[in-house]
Amino acid sequence: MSTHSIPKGTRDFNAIEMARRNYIFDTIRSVFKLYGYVPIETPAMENLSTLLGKYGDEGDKLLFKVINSGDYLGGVDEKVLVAKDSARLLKDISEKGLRYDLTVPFARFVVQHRNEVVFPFKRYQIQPVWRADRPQKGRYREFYQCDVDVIGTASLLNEVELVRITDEIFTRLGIKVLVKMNNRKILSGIAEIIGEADKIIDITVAIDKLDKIGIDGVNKELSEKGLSESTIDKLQPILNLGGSNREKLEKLKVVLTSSAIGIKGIEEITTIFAYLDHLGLSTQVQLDLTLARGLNYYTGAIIEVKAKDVEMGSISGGGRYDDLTGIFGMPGVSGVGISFGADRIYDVLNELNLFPSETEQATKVMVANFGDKEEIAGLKFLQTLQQSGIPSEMFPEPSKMKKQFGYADSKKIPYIVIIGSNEVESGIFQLKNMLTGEQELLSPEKIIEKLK
RNA sequence: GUGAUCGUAGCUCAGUCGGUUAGAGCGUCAGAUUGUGGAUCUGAAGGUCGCGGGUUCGAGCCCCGUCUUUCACCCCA
Repeated sequence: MSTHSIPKGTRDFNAIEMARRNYIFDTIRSVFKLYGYVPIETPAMENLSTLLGKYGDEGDKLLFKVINSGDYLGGVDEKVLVAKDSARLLKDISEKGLRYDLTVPFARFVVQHRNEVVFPFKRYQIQPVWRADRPQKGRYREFYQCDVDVIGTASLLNEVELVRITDEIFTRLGIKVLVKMNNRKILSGIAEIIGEADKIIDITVAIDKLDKIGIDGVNKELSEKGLSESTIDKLQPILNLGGSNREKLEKLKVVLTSSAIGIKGIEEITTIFAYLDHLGLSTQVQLDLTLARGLNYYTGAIIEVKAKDVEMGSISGGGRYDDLTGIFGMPGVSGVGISFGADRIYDVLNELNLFPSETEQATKVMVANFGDKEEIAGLKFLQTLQQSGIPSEMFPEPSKMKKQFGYADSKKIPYIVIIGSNEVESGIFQLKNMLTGEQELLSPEKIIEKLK
C-alpha cells in the first residue's frame, strides 16, 4: 500500500468517472445557457470576513480555514498562545478560508462589481466547494455545486423559472424528482403567532426533521430548545396539515391571519403555484411546511429537490435572499437561486444505472505503428484524421501487433487503421472493425468518409 | 464535534487456537510460426499485512494510539 493518499473526503476521478461527471456538467450547463444565464467564476479562497457568519454557527465550524503564509505565529500575542483559545488565535493566524458555497461569494462578486453588472443579473457558476464535514453517504469534503441565481429582481417569475430549470435538468438526466417548496415568511409567521419570533431558527430546524424523527421527536426537540408546552400545542395543527397544496394554503391562511408576514408568505407561494399551474410541468412540486433549510440568509421561497428512487439527502436546494448583498454594503437587492449538487446527482445516476453508455467512448480510430517510413505515413494520415475532426491516435511505439491491438481493445477503440509496408506502397490502407473483426482495403479518403 | 465500523498484491478477497517461507481469483508483464485484439495454455513480476507503540520465545491475528474507509447523529449539495 502506498504511503501517499489524499485528504479525507476528497476523491480522484478516473477517465470513466470524468466522462460521466462531464455528462452531468454539460447537461446542467446547457440548460443554464438555454435560460439566459452567463457564467462567472470566483476564487477557491475568500477572505474569512466574507465567509464567517453567513452560514450559522454550524457553518462557521465547517469552514476550512487557510493558515497565513510565512511565520504565522510570529506576531501572535504570547498570552493568546498560552490561553489555547482557538477561536481567538484563529483571527491572528488565518485570514482566508475555502468557500463553503457559491452563493455568498456571488453576493460578494455582485457588490464588488456593482458598476459592471447589469440588473437583473442572471449568472451560473459551476465550481467546487469545501466543507470540513465528516464524510458519509452522499457527503464529501470537496464537491461541486452548480448554481444559478438571478439578482436584482424581486419578481416571483424567477422562482418559477428555477422550478422550470430544475424540471428541465432532471428530465434530461432521467431522474424522477420531487420538488419541495416552502417560504421563510410562512415560517416567520408561524413563529410570530406562537409568540416565539426569536426562536425561528430552532423551530425551523426542528420541524425540518419531521420526516425523519416523527411528530413526537420534533415536539421533544422543541421542548429541549425551551419552548413551552402550550406553544408546542399551538404548533400542532401546522405540523399535521394535510391535503393538496391549495388546501394546505387555505387552512394556513386562517391560522396565520394575524401575522402580516405569514400572509405575505402565503401570497407569494400561492402566486408561484398559480404560475406553475399554467405550465404543466412533469415534475411534481409540493408545498412542504416542514422544509426549513438551515442557511439563515433565506427570506422568501425555499426550494429543495429529492430524488424519488434513491435514499439520499437533497440533490438540489435554494431559495430567495432579500438582503445578502446588504452584509457587503449594498442593501435592497433581492436575489434568488438554486444549487445542483453534481456529486450527489452522480451517485443517484450511478445507483439507478442511468448513465448513457456513449459517454464512455473517446478515441474512434487508432493508427497502428510499424516504425520507419510506415510510421511517417501513419503520422501523416493521423494528422488528416484529426483535421477531419475524427478523434484518433497513433500507437507511439512500433510494438508487436498483439500489444497494439490489445491496447486498442482495452481502450474500446472501435477501429484500427493498418499502414504497413504493403499499404505504404499501394497507398490503400486496411481499416479493421474491432467489434466485428472485419477488415477492408480502403483509400484514405474512403476511410475518413466512413469514420466521419 | 459525538458514536460505531473497515484496512492483507494494482483490484476483489482468503488467512484456522498467536507458530516457522502470507495465499487465491482477476488484472499486469513475457512467451505459445516476427502484419492482427478479445479465448485458451505456460511462466514471471508484484506485499514495510494502513502507520506507530505494546504484550509475547514468537503478532496479519491480542492490547493502546493514530490515520483512512464506510455508516449514523449534528448539519447539509
